[in-house]
Amino acid sequence: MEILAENVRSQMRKGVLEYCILCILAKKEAYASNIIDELKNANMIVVEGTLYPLLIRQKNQGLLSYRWEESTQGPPRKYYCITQKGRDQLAEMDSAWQEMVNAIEALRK
Amino acid sequence: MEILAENVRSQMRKGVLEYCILCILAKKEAYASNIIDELKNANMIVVEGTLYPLLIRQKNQGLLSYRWEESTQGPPRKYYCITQKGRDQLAEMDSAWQEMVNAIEALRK
DNA sequence: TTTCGTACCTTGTATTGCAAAGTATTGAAA
DNA sequence: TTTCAATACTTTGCAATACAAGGTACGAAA
Repeated sequence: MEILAENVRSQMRKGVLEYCILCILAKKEAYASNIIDELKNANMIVVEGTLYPLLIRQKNQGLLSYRWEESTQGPPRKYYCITQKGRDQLAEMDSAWQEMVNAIEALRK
Repeated sequence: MEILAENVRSQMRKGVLEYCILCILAKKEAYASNIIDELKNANMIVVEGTLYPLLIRQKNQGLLSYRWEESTQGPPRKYYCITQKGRDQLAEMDSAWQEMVNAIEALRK
């Protein structure tokens, strides 16, 4: 992938990543590496330096909570799960996303 | 619309506005007010201070060109139109956008 | 001349995603 | 025991974005 094209994708991702994280955690709790893998599967690659501050931000907003869990291998993991407030926000984002998809479709036709 | 919801939408727009502008100019040339009106119709509100720097940036990248046209009322208008390079970029963005729509759909199901 | 409406442009700010580097814990190899 | 690699979490500095707010320029009407 050329640099230009990658930049286009990177810019488009802005603001959508929060939505993606809530989508993932709405299905089941997960820790950072799980989330990165899920995003990778969906071709929405992010790196740790992007994800961690985002998780912290969403936790501070009350959208997520977390618990520590020991790992059989390596240090303990911070498992995040979505709160009720997070689910409310997710519903809001569903609607915002759908609106944007419709808007683009209207412009593109 | 509450402030929070508006902020969600604003963040999601990041990186998509360039795409919208190319979509609009791919159909016909237009000057800033035309473009703002079209975006407003699609519920993708932007203000002048957002649009002008964006048009200038895209022009400097060779994606757009413009010509001056006298107006019967008020100062002359800068009519922008898309270049071949702009159409190439638009195709790139179509693909990037579709990828993102698919990615979200995969995460959301 | 002054005022109003239209159009274009610039500056400063908050927020975002990212690269890069750092800290900490664990278990296994030397 | 000590060292090392793997895993996980965190922080810092940077470039890019959208926006609010203000400024400049032109022409027509009062």
